[in-house]
Amino acid sequence: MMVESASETIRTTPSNQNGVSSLSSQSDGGGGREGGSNGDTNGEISPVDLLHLQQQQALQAARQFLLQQASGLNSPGSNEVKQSPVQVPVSMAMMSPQMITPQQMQQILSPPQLQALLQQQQALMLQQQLGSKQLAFQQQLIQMQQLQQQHILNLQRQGLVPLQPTTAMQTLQQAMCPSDLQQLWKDVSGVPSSEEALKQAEGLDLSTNSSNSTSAFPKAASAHLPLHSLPNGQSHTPKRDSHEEHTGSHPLYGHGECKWPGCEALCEDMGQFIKHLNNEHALDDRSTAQCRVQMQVVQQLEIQVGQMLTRKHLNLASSGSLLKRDSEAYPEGLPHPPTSAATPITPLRQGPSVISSSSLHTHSHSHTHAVGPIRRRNSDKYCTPIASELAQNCEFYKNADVRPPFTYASLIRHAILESPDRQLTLNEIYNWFTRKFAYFRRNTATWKNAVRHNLSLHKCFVRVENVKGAVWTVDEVEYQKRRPPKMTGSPTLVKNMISGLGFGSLNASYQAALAESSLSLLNSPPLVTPQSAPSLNMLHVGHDDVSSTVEQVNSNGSCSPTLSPQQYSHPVHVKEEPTELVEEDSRPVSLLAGVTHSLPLPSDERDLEEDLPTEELE
DNA sequence: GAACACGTAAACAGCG
DNA sequence: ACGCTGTTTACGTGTT
Repeated sequence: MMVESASETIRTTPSNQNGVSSLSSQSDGGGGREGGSNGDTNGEISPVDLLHLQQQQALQAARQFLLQQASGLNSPGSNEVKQSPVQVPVSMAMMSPQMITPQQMQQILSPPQLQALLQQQQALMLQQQLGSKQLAFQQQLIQMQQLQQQHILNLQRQGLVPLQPTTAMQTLQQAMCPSDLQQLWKDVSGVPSSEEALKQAEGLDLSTNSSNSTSAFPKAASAHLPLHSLPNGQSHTPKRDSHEEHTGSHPLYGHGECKWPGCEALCEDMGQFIKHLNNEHALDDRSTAQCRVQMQVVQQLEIQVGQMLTRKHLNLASSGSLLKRDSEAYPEGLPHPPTSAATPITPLRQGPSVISSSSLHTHSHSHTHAVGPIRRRNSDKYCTPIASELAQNCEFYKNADVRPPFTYASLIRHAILESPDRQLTLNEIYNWFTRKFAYFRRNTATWKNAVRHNLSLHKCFVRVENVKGAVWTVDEVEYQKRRPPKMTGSPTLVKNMISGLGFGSLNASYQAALAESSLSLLNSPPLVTPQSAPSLNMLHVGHDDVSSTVEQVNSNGSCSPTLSPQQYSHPVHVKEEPTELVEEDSRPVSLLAGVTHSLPLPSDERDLEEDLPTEELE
């Protein structure tokens, strides 16, 4: 209070070591202790194998396509789902981290991204050890699906794609210009294009530059494939008459050079271009195959989207058996929110782990002053599947010096709820933090202070006098209450993550990791309610946030006895809060998350814990 | 721009 | 005196 002016000076004084270093420790901390070294070292062996895998996958894709084409069953335009026995290896998102150091990675990437990368690498390690590609491939497939979701979501939010989940890729094709499609392929697959893959597969000697796909789709595509839009947005039905080619404008010709992906041949005029086109880019088998591979990829993406949605549906159905969430939360006709492998459904208020744009900012380039690492608000708001997240990435956080994407409050809450008695002393909370997170093994003064601060500040943490001292418990009602009642899916977050932040400049692998992280946005609360915008099916991705918490609680609470609030009986005095009686709504549930619970919870207890009904009745 | 949430820093008090 | 615990205030930043 007396430090209003002093506070500024204090921040700059050397005495404020914690304050300053805590910020700088985001970068320099890695210099001190290499918390994430175990995961990072994995990256050293992965690049070559990844490339091999990628090449093999590309080869496989091309061969598969050619086989299908030879068998005559391929009709590129048909959008009917082909049940290919082999998944097209579109998941090539794992480009090698290459020369990036762990520290750099941490600065570039947010923890979930790093986590994604490390997971990928670990999965590949395991795969190598097992001598089987199956595992990694499946994981990549999942990640692929996640990336698809993210892209679709992104497009939807930009209004590019109507929302028909079962034909997501179909609409994608219709809505996107070829260059967008190719860019999508790049982004999604992590490889420059299927053309590149094909080059690798066939040993073609095309130019390696495929990055400038301004109007990248070959004419053969428009001739053979039902891609109607052109880069400039105009409708372009597959007419391939020479007339068009001589009119002076050609989708593949601009600024005096051929815009065939990877070509860039200089052509002084249209005639020369046409000549070049006929010579170099004739509609031969090769170019056709390229395009069809593209299409095949797109179709497979569609298939995967469908499978993913189906799987999601099943997951929801199974989890709904416990939580009775399925039918209520997802009206018929509405697709269920896709699930990422890393973010299983945690029904109540729990979104997936989302990287926060702010975190990315902070880690990447925001070295603003003493305001610490990041605000984890987003993660807290939308992606607090702490239980599942931690359960799945326990080892990661334990070993990697990466800040968990959760707020202190949610971490504390989780620590408390995870404890046998749902109560912890302050020191036990400390220990939980250090035990679970390598990140919290340093700068102890800072985060411990934050923990204490949070405990005191938030009403959801209830101090209970014990015989042995004081313990902290969680008032679940308050915890739910403290969320603002109305939250949306943070479209700005999506925008920031996808379009901004130098996203395009990132290596494909980082993009993949980023996308994987951001993909969890699909599990974030809907931008609009299904009622108000039923067309935004794909965007309805879960009533996971506070706004829906109450409703879900209402529908769930009475039907899931095992999830009812724990009976709390503790004869102790709580943190004094004069006005609390009024706010507690006179219901004796202020300590509902208290110490004693007699019901042994299932193994996935923590997932359920996250969903403790709060008996809010409005 | 205001309100809010969050993270961080810091002062302070009580206690062992 | 010291450290721990707990409370409180202040401030910067990001989000809504």
